[in-house]
Amino acid sequence: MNAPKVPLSQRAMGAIEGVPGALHLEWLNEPQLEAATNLAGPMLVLAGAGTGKTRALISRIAELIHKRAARSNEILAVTFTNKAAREMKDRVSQYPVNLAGGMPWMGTFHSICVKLLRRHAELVGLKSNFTILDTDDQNRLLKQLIVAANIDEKRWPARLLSGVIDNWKNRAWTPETLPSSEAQAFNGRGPELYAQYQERLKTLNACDFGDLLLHMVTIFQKHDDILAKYQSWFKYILVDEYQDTNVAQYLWLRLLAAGHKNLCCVGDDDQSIYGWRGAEVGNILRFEKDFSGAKVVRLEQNYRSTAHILAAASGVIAGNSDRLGKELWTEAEGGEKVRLIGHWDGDEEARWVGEEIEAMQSGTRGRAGMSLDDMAILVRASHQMRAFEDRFLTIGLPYRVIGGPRFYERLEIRDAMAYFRLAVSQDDDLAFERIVNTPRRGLGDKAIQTINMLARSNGVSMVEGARIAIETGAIKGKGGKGLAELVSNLDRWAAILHMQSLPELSEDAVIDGTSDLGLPIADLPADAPQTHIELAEVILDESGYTTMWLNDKTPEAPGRLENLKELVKALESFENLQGFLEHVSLIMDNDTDDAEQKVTIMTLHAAKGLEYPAVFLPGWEDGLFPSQRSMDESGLKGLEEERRLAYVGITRAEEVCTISFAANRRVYGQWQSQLPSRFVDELPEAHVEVLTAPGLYGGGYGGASGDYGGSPLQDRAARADAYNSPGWKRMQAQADRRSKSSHSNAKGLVIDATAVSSFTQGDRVFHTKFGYGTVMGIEGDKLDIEFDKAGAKKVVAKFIVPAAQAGDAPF
DNA sequence: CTGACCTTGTTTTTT
DNA sequence: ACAAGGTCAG
Repeated sequence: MNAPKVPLSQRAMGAIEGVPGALHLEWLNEPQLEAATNLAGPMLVLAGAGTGKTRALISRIAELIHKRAARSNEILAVTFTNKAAREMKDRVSQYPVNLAGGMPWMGTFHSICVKLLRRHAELVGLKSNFTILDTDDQNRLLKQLIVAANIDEKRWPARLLSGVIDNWKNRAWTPETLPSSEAQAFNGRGPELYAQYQERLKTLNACDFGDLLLHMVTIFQKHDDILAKYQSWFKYILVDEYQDTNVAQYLWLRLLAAGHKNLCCVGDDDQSIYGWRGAEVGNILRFEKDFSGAKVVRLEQNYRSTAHILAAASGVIAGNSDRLGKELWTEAEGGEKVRLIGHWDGDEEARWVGEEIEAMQSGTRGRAGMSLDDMAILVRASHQMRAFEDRFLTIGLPYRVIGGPRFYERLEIRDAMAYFRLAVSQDDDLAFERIVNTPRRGLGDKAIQTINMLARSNGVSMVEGARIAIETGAIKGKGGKGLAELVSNLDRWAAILHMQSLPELSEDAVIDGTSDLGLPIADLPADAPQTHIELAEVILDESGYTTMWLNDKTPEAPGRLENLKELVKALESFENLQGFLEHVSLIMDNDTDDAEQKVTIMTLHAAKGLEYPAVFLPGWEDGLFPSQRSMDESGLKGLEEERRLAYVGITRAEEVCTISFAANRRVYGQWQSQLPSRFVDELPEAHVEVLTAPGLYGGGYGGASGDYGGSPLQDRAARADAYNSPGWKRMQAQADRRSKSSHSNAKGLVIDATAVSSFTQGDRVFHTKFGYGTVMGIEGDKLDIEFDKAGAKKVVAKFIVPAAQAGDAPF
């Protein structure tokens, strides 16, 4: 096979990158050109994976500026991720167009809405310095409301309610406009709690993610003058990843574009993978109806992948109904088929991938060596990453995880941020509750309740409530002392912050002994921190927070201190604390562009929009991918979204795409036998090559599994390539039957009567990996078995044979 | 009020 | 398997 020496994408289009010149419109293909140059009126660009939609989009922006259709800052370009926005900004500023009119508005829906909402916050009962809550704050707030409403929080957890409310907000339903069909939500208490929640947010001067859009839609709907202003300001609107818009975003766009209708939406219905988050593929399907006379352009020439990869992806996605229908094609020839390999278990899969990556890196097998940066492992669920991380750590293979536990979601970072938030605004009750007893100040539930009561009955914030508690002696002793110290610290930090932000007022303030916020500054030290960075250090120091971790003996303490240092360092790129806090609430990604070459591990969702020469797609097993939960919750619709996810995964690959699955995997700490994903069956055979992992199954490894209790021979048999094994076709036939019948079965669980009926509780059985055992229980098509050596496992019945057949000695 | 122990749910996916 | 939350003794 002739692996191309230059990645396909570069062969076909890369020249553009290097050559400065005019607008490069001549480098666009016919439909791309159409998308970039038909400037007026509504346009829908249906762009398949790897067809150069970003190029078309950027060229369109350049063309708008070049043709003086609008000043550059009258163009609005909306993306879904910060990464996409950043990339767009970079590429636009590299284009040789006159940006004297200012940068176009480019950002995510959310970041653009924050900008707008800060200007008009009072119209929805907020101050312009409102804070943005993250999901954790949101849940804690909801929990308080649930408990206050006398609802059993165990049965009706805050997470559930937050999901319900998010959904409503995605549909642009306010408590006032909530349709009666929703009355029964959350045990009938949803609507009332939603209203309470929104009220509470107002008093906290805060909003959640959904509010950013919802409030702007509300403002646009209720204030014609404001809407008109923005309608005439934003002369051209472009939207990337349009298939991911939810109803609120759709309304927002429709309102803004209602006047001139210069709305260009780029999307791919086959890559809609955020339905669970409220995205409506319907938005893309109804575009032509809503904007009559819309031009529709299809980008179908793929510049990214080999023909085999493209064909495999097309074969899989063909299983979906309700597609707008595109036929991707490529001029590329040759290339490797999609590679498929079965493994015994997840650990072995990780081991094989590790070795394969090393092999690709050193460039054996007639293929040129590849950089680790050119390889990615794309998983369905983040817990799959662990096996790879473990394995790569042991063999010393450098990797980076994208979208793992996010930096700003870490405990210590959130604590530190809570302190910063309180320095900025003492009204932030959620932040106060978070740190009031961190580090320990002897303030438990009871003290917090007292403070809360005092705050409520006086209609003030909790910090004020704490003040009252100290003055009235409601909280005394150790806790009282700690609380008094905290409050005076908060005051001092606020005063310092205030002096930093308003230096011109500080003289007056010094004269009458208070800042104009009425905060005492008399005891400010002469060497008060001059910058927000110093202030941040002082806060972490004086609060005792740093000390707390210094004294902590747990193994993760040093790492946490590191993270705190990193947090302070991150402040350097911001002018002040406020700006930083806003950044953090919106930019939740932690891209680390380090120089070292590394393999990338990430979820399929995170991979959308990216491409790699070599892509590994592990864990293609029914229940894991497609995810059982997705199918249970959304049935066929869920399955189709999973299939789109598979399509996204395959189309990330430029040259080599390797799909794998394992027969056994640990789920919730228990071994479970797995069946290959139904998507494996959907791969067109002509474009798939089945691998057998030479050198791994052969000599040398037989002993590694000796402790499973199976004979070496049986072990070898189990390790033989599952795809070519005699049982494969039969297994596939069974899997097919399962998947077909499970569509009508809400649980997706089908009882394989023949398999199960042959066992009853107490039977002695044999399994190739776990050896002999006794059946303890039967659940659907799975058996609970207590294995003699391997302990309790859940195993699909078809992998079990009666012990007598395997030659088990009777007891 | 704190810390040790036990129970429980968790593994989709993210602005 | 593991983390987060709850329970209970000091």
